[in-house]
Amino acid sequence: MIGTFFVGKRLRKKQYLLQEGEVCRHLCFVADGLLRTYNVDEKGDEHMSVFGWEGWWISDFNSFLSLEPAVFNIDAIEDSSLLMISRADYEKLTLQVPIMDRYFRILFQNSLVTKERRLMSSITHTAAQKYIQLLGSNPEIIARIPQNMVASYLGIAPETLSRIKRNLASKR
Amino acid sequence: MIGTFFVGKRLRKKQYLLQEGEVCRHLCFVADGLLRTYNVDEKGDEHMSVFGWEGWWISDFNSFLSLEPAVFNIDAIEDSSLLMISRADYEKLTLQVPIMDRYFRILFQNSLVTKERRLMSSITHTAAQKYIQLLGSNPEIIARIPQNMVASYLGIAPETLSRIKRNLASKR
DNA sequence: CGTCTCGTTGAGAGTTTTCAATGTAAGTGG
DNA sequence: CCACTTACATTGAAAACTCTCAACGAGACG
Repeated sequence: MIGTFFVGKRLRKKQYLLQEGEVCRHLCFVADGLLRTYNVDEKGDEHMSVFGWEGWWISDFNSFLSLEPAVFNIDAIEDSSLLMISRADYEKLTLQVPIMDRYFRILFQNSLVTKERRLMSSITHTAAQKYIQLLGSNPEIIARIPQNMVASYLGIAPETLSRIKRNLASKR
Repeated sequence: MIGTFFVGKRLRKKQYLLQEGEVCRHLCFVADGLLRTYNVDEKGDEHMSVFGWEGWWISDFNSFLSLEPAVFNIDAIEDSSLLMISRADYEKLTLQVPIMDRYFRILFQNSLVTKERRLMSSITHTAAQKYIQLLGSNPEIIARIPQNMVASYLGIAPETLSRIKRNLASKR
């Protein structure tokens, strides 16, 4: 059964699932809770890559697939529970159950479209436009995630995001 | 045979493969040449999304998959020849030949990692850092593609890219 | 109550864009 | 082949945007 490939894991808020430099051994399905994938630059600033909550998959895909050291950290923003599959079992699963190839093909297909959209927003828009677009396309992120992390996700300073919100509010 | 699902097409330089607003009917394998995927904002400025040359796949994936109107334009930077598969045949192919699901799963997996990297570069780095990173990770783009398009690909003004290059050259 | 984290605000510094002008190379038609 | 046009790259100066730094405020938690 498919279920036998997965093992459960619980994470407390702030607990690491993965730290930069380790090899990411698992692809994780978020059954409950909220996690973030991010990296840290030379100055110590964090840059959010992905948020994952109920129903999402989370991992450092490059590390998981290539077995190179991870460039990302993953930790829990809220208490979370996961279903994890190892790289070897991921191979087995997709080989033994061809429909899983299809499942992941479609999953990655859709992730690619989403990522593409975020990338285009990032290179095309001003800080305020990016925030407004996020508000439209992904309000759950703004509702659920601390503002300094949202700012980092948009690639802007937290102070800039604060000012953008003030300006939008005053325009009503 | 797999080959029966594909039809060939030739494109002259500057010729459109797809225009914004149309539904993208095909997923295209670039057999030869060079194409670009980009959109155009209200001011008329173009923003490069993807460059595709020999061995790459090109399409407006969202439109191709959802049958919604394309937000991207695709045209040829150099004379090109393509192998195209329709949406219906893409479905048939992946259903009849499970290894194609696997092929595309792995293709999208890798694209996702690449896109992720570009996105993180975009939100974490300055204009100069982005250029230097591109120089390291994708020199072919810089060698083969006009500079105003490279600038757009990096999300910076062409003038800024010109100045960055001057500064880098003077530091030798 | 004190501490810690996170968000807000202001002012100045730094980066990038915009606009306009100039330079340069390539392509076209006579 | 040359003159002309067009597209693209470079440069300068000013404007716009965003960041940085520092201070302050509010809420959570022990």
